[in-house]
Amino acid sequence: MRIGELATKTGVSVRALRYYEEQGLLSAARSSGGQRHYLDDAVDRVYLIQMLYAAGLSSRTILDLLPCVDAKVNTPQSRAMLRAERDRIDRQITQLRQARKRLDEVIALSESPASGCTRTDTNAVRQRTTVW
Amino acid sequence: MRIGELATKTGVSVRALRYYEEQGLLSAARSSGGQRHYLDDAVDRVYLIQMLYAAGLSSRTILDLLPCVDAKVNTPQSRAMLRAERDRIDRQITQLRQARKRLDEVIALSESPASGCTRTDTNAVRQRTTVW
DNA sequence: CTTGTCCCTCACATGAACGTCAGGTTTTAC
DNA sequence: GTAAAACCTGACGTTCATGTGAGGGACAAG
Repeated sequence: MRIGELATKTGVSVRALRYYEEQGLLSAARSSGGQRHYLDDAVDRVYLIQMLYAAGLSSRTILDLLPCVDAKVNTPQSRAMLRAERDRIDRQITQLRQARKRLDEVIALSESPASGCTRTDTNAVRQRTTVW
Repeated sequence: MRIGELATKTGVSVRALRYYEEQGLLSAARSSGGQRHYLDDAVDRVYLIQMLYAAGLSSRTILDLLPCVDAKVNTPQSRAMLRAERDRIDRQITQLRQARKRLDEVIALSESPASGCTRTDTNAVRQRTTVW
């Protein structure tokens, strides 16, 4: 599989895939002409990388974690790192939950009949069209 | 309260506070000499801003949300935006949970006795000191 | 053998939320 | 009234994961 196909399959840009390789996160064989060729499992690897990026990990951290995921490294240090990242994600979830709660409160207030939403609606929409 | 005190109280840098003002998120009165003066409730406002930043919202989005939080704007559009952001946070939490689950699996594997962790430990630590 | 499509390597650009330094003013404390 | 501390406005620097050409090979189809 060449880079364009991998990009299509994963929904990740070609540029991003090259960047992953540059960061040491994704390896590829090269054809005689220098073009990258990937195995089928590269798709899953890309998904994993994306998942970890989405979890707020940096390239560097992912680079450190991947050997553990591949079960190639298993030391007290690596296990501590895994737990540290997991705890970071935990804290991030807690923060997100707080923010969601805050938004829910605002939503509840804005949707309660007492906030006079209907009257506010029609007026505000007419008067502030450009804002929204 | 001047900017330095607000920075100390909130743990946010002076530069960040000026940035918030530049983005329209935080307002301040000015002394005759041009220095910013904040009311006590600015502390809570800064905490709120930080919370929303932590939830992954951009300055622009926060700028749009704040009037709703302050209950100054309440239109169908604004309520839709609130719900949209809430749902975005929801999806982000889901993603984070997936990533955490994945890490937990790796952790479980690396800590299971079957992975031969003790032998791997001592060897790996001695052989790969520079890596870690 | 050519054409079109895909791919290559630089290498500079981008956006967000600040950090940091310069050069100058204001406020506070003695 | 003077010096230190805090503050002001630019304005350029930083980090990260890409976007975006430029200029030039690689490869399948006809």
